[in-house]
Amino acid sequence: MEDKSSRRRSRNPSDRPTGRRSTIKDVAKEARVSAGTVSRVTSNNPTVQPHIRARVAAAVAKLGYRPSAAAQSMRTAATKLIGCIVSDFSNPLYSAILRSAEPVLADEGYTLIIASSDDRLDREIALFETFARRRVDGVIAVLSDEKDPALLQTIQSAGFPVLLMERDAHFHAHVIATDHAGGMRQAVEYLISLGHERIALVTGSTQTRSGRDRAAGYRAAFSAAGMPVDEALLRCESLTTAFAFDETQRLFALAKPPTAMIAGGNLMLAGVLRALKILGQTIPEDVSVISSGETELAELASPSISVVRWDLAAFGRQAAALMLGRMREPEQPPRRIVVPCELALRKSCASPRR
Amino acid sequence: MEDKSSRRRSRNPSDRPTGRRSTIKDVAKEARVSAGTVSRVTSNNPTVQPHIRARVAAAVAKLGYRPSAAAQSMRTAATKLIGCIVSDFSNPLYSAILRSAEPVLADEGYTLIIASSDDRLDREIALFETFARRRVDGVIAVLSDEKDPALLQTIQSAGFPVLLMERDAHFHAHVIATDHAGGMRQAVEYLISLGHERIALVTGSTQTRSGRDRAAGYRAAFSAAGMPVDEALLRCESLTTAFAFDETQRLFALAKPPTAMIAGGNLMLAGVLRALKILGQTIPEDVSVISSGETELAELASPSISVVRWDLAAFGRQAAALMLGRMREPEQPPRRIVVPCELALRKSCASPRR
DNA sequence: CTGTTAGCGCATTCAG
DNA sequence: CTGAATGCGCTAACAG
Repeated sequence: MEDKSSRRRSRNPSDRPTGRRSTIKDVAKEARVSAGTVSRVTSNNPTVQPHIRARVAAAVAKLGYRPSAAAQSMRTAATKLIGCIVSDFSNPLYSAILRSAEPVLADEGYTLIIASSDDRLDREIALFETFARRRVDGVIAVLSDEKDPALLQTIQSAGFPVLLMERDAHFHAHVIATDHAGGMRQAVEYLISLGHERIALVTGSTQTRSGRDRAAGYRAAFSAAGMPVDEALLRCESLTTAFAFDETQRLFALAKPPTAMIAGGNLMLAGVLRALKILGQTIPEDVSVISSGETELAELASPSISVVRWDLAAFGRQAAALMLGRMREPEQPPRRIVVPCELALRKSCASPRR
Repeated sequence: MEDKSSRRRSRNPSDRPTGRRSTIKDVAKEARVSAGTVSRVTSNNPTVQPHIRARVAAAVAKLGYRPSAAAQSMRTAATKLIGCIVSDFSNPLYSAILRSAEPVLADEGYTLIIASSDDRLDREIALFETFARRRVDGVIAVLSDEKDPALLQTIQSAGFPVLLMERDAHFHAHVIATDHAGGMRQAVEYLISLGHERIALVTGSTQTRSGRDRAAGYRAAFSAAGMPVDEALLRCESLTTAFAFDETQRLFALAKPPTAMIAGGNLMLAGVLRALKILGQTIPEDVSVISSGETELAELASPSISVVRWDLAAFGRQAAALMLGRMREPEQPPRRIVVPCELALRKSCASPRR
């Protein structure tokens, strides 16, 4: 025989009509107040009598009521969603930055939507479209192309504030970037001070700010030393491990190979080391190596690799702060933040052999 | 004198009343059809005359109309949002898995919300609450505690399908996990075959499936060899680099230190190597080392480190497929997928010294 | 095949 | 301080 009470409705906390979530009306009925009052309670509007508030809270708990974010955004025109676009979010550089941006944004009630573009323009455009449909409140992005018209047009028409990382903005947007020029210059000057003249740099395309800045820093160091740049040693095309691997091998096939190598991107050190291993080049006796971006590999390789590094956590936190500022005051003039670099010396550099 | 045409309304594509996004009604008016027809066009309903469809498409383009995802989910009760919870999104293990799950889900129109829990129960509960309010269609999670009642209660009441990674499910959920038991057993058997008896394992807590499985595999290998396990060499507490670093130092402070070490977690190898460096222990002469999880560090360290590895991309893809299956058929019985491991031998192991 | 109708769940007027 | 009424933008059901 069944328990009699089981026949009564609204007793068991989970007996709201199966499959149906409880709505603000259910709560209102349960608490014997109006929907408006429930809304005031859930949004912490202080103009509600304590005893009413308590009754509502009890009903909320009993029914397991959770306001629908969709319905809320519909009314308030804010989604509390931030879109993030990077080429590959499993790149430790980006995951670290977004990871430290996350809590800053979460504290203000924002949730992150994260997507990878594979550095493809069509994917980026599609992502901006998706984010536009989702009415995100803002987007943090690393663009593959700083001024493709179709992309720019999409961004403009999307209608939300954008924060660009490591890129120059060709439209109204805030920017946060690393001082790759300064970092690279330090690295090259150090190598020059050791006596190197043939210094190779493999890094990303100069179509993009980070590649451009690194190349500029490289040239600045040479020019300050009154030395000519051998263009054959500048390989600015891609930030991938594979590119670094290939180019390192090519560089050492040159009639006059480099005596020092700079990996201008966090993924590239692995490619350089792998190639050097195959080539039988010893660090630092045969070749000095500097990498851009701190990694466990750089720290724990033998010998440990000197790096140009910067504070990724601070980068992420500042990115978040910029985004918040921009969302609060959409009309504020574009801001540019540059995160400084330092050169951390380890065991991978020495004077070149005769 | 101004261009006369600028006075006409609805000419410039971006002249919809400033600040207001165009809605389905605007498009309907522009295309001289009803809102319903616009909806049919945007949702690719084939029952629309080609010429009408074209007119609507033109209006959509002209006004830059993008259907509001919020309004859509309000009607359809589907958000096409997948929530992801991991302890730390910047852990390469998780970012790699989610990264390969992403395109599979995106192909079906899903977008990922990614959040880190810092392995804190309260954060996990808060994230499930957030996801519930956002009405995500499903959640992929790595839980810090497999059976905390408050957490389980929250998950149950949240009302969306959950896919657990690397954990056992104490509720109705699909599970995907790595065969850490098998992998660890292979590793230990290999070390035993080299003559090792004192083999240390540092890994995560046995409160959690992955830690439990690794410990079980370790024991299984010893037991198969008819050898006793020295409990002092089993350190199952945390998956962090710091823990690995500390415990390695402690292990070598033992009266009878281990002759082989296994780092049971992808972050741990760095801690072990760092400690070994400080201790002046040489690999593999003084101590053999095996790590769980492929990393660049393992591959490029000197000597290169043997690892237990598995296919992270496949893991991610299968996770996505499981999630999709579960969302399509919410009532389907729980499924368990186990991803196999292999032992990749490199230069970090040798027979112990006398 | 297309227009009309009726909410989805909520926050915000406006009265009282 | 609280209740009732309204509409955010959209899709599905129903007529025509």
